Amino acid sequence: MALEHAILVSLLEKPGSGYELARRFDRSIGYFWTATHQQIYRVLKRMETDGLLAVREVAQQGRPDKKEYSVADPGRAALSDWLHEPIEPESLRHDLAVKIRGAAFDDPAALVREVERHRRAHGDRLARYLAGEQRDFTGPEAPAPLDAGQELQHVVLRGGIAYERMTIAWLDDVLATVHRLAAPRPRA
Amino acid sequence: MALEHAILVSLLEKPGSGYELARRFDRSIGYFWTATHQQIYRVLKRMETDGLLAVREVAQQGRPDKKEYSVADPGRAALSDWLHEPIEPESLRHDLAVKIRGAAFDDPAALVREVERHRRAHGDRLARYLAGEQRDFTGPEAPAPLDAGQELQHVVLRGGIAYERMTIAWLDDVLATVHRLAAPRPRA
DNA sequence: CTTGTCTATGCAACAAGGTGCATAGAAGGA
DNA sequence: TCCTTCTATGCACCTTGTTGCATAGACAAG
Repeated sequence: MALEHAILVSLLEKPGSGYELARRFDRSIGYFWTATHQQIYRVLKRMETDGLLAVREVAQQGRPDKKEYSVADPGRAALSDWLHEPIEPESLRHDLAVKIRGAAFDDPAALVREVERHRRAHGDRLARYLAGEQRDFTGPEAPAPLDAGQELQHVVLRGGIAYERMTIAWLDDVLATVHRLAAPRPRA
Repeated sequence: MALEHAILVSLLEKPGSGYELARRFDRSIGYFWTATHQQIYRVLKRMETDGLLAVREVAQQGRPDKKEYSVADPGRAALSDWLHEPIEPESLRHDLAVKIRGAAFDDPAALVREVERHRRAHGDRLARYLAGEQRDFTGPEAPAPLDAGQELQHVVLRGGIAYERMTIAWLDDVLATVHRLAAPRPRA
């Protein structure tokens, strides 16, 4: 279960509550992993029971109290074990590709609308990633010499940016292909 | 559940048994979706019970009999419904990215070994995809004018190729970054 | 004649993930 | 005062996916 390890890494970078983790999973961690708050709370509880995490009740003013989690020694050890064991290279799960091949048996116009929607969504994501890169790594506000942790975060973000650029180019290829298939014989 | 729809598309392209589907999921469908034979058999059974598929017992010589599945009218309708309803743009789940950020808290040498392993695996996949492209779409053995279904299969394969190329370039970026972090101060 | 491999199908148990719903403190606006 | 929004945590249920195991026909090698 890599969610556990993603949480360990995130809490090593900075301790925080389940709620805060959920927001990180909507932002930087979200470049390569997604999780809902229910999932996160459930796993946090189990990890605490297992002794991987330490909890601290934190009273706040102007908002409800929170539980701040941090990594305990057994958690660090568990992460280290995982980092040293090989994992399978991941495989894609791309619903849209199923739809594209399915369009051969159905209305291509519906596919075009869907692909255009996805293209916009990936364009938005790319813009968000680029803004985050400016803010945290390459802009004038960013820390001048990045430390090792920040360099590694940056290279992961560059991966997200490359993925979005590649996906956008591919979706353009898909649109061009579908149009090419529709156009050549308008009065066949 | 997109596995159901992936099976519908695959059976529309060509009827076949669970075993054959499992092999397709190791090949062309595997460009964008993976599934084990247990999953496939389970879903096939349910889809047949639901009336989406028709089965035909086929006796074979030299090997066990098989059940050949094909898409029934309600299956075609179910696929069409799904093709017309919007789906969420997918998000990545990349364990390796967790490891990369985790390397800030552990031995970078282990990360290098792992990244090199993944780089090789993606290189192998790219070679397989390119060979398949030659064989089915661009080579001299390929059908001269591709029909719409083949054009769509090709554009999906181009997506897989673009993904592997992007990933390989990114993994090189990761290796360069890790080496840069290790090199500058060998006697600090 | 036994062993191994390929084809072919399947069950049982478990792990992981997603959806819907519920609760509750604090702040701000209608 | 009521309603909404944001912060904050959590349960119950259901679907999906994975792992391990089991069976069995046909063939080839030893």
